Amino acid sequence: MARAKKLTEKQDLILNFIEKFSIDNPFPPTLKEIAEEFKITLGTVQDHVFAIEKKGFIKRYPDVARGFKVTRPGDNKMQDMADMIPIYGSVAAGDPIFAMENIQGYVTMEKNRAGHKIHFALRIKGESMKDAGIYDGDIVIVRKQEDADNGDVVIALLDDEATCKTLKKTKIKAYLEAANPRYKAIMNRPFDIIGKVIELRRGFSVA
Amino acid sequence: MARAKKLTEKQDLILNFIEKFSIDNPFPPTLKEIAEEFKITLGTVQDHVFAIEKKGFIKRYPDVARGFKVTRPGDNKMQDMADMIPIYGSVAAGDPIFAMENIQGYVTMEKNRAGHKIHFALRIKGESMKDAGIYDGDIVIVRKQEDADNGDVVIALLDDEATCKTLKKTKIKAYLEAANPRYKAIMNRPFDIIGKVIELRRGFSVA
DNA sequence: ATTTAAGCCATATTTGTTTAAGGTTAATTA
DNA sequence: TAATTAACCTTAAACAAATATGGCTTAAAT
Repeated sequence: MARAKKLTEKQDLILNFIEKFSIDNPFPPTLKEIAEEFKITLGTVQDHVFAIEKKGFIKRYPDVARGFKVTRPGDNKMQDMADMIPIYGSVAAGDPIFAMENIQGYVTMEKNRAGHKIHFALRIKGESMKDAGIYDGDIVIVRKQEDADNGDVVIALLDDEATCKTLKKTKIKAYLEAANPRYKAIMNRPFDIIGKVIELRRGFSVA
Repeated sequence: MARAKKLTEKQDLILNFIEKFSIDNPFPPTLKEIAEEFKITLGTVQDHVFAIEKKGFIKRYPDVARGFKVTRPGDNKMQDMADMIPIYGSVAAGDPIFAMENIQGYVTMEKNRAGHKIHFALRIKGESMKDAGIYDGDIVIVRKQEDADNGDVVIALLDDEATCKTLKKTKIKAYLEAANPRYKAIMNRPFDIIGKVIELRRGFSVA
């Protein structure tokens, strides 16, 4: 993720190690553990760590064992980074979407991509978004919101049925468009937007 | 069935402190910090921590500073269900795929979809799998394995370059096929399979 | 009545970990 | 050319933290 080019190659390697170590273990590494990993001496690690800190990629706690804090995404606490969000099934007209009996499972997602409980997942049914690379059975992760921009892929409520479409906005009106020539755009029916698709997930059969 | 023994009130307080400290800081507390919090001595903390460990609520790393891991049985279900796996970038020929400097970030995935550290993610480059709904920039989650079945989407090493293709197997030979008519199948070059694609993820731009 | 466990204390020792202070070399930049 | 910077080194010292013993009190359990 194009970490600002400020770090040298070696510094970047070391930062990555600190990060990965902190994910694999419940605590950050010691300077010595870093030295061992890269087969360099303690003094050299001091130099690197100091440089990385000066450039703002980690925070150091003086005189504290394992006193690191990585200050960029991919941080320390896996727990703090992951959320479980419910997968809802496609709903038949009239049925409430967010009913608990409609929950098919859960998926994890990175926290902080937004605040709190504003995401859900929906299993796609049908081929209407095929040309946008969204297939039957795929799961989309949705951020709840009541409006969206022209061109956004949204989940809309149409006659009480949740459907995935592309939102089109002209100066005159807003309408929904399928990404499949076999479906025609929905021009003259009222609809409510319930969220914007921010991610697509597709499982492949696991042998 | 050795049901986890219950903690005493004091032990629970201490466990809670360790947990909270680990959330508020990028590392767990030291025994001394616990002692200070509860205004008790180091020796007493040793006793408590030993008891809590014996009852299975934390794991201790001997001779390791801040060497705690909270493993509350029962609680914390959500956290225990998620794993962070690294995203590797597409690699140029010759470069090692699993090098740390090639890590672009991390994604969460449900734990236990398999054992341990056998998954990684790869950012797809190119259009060769477009007809299978896998686009440039997509992320695939890969389970490491050295063979796969006919029809599986796999990551293969071709001339030291990681590539995403469909594996085809006939009675006579195995070969790789792109899902895009503009690419032709790779019939007569040796390749190694490094994993099978089990999930696809695509991010949509977030306003 | 004896044992056991929880909670507490104190002191000393060992090991882990960070910090300090000096240096070398090669490559880059002013 | 002189000055800087990255990357490496060694050694010593200071501090942080875990471990090892041993002992004390009270309440509950055998």
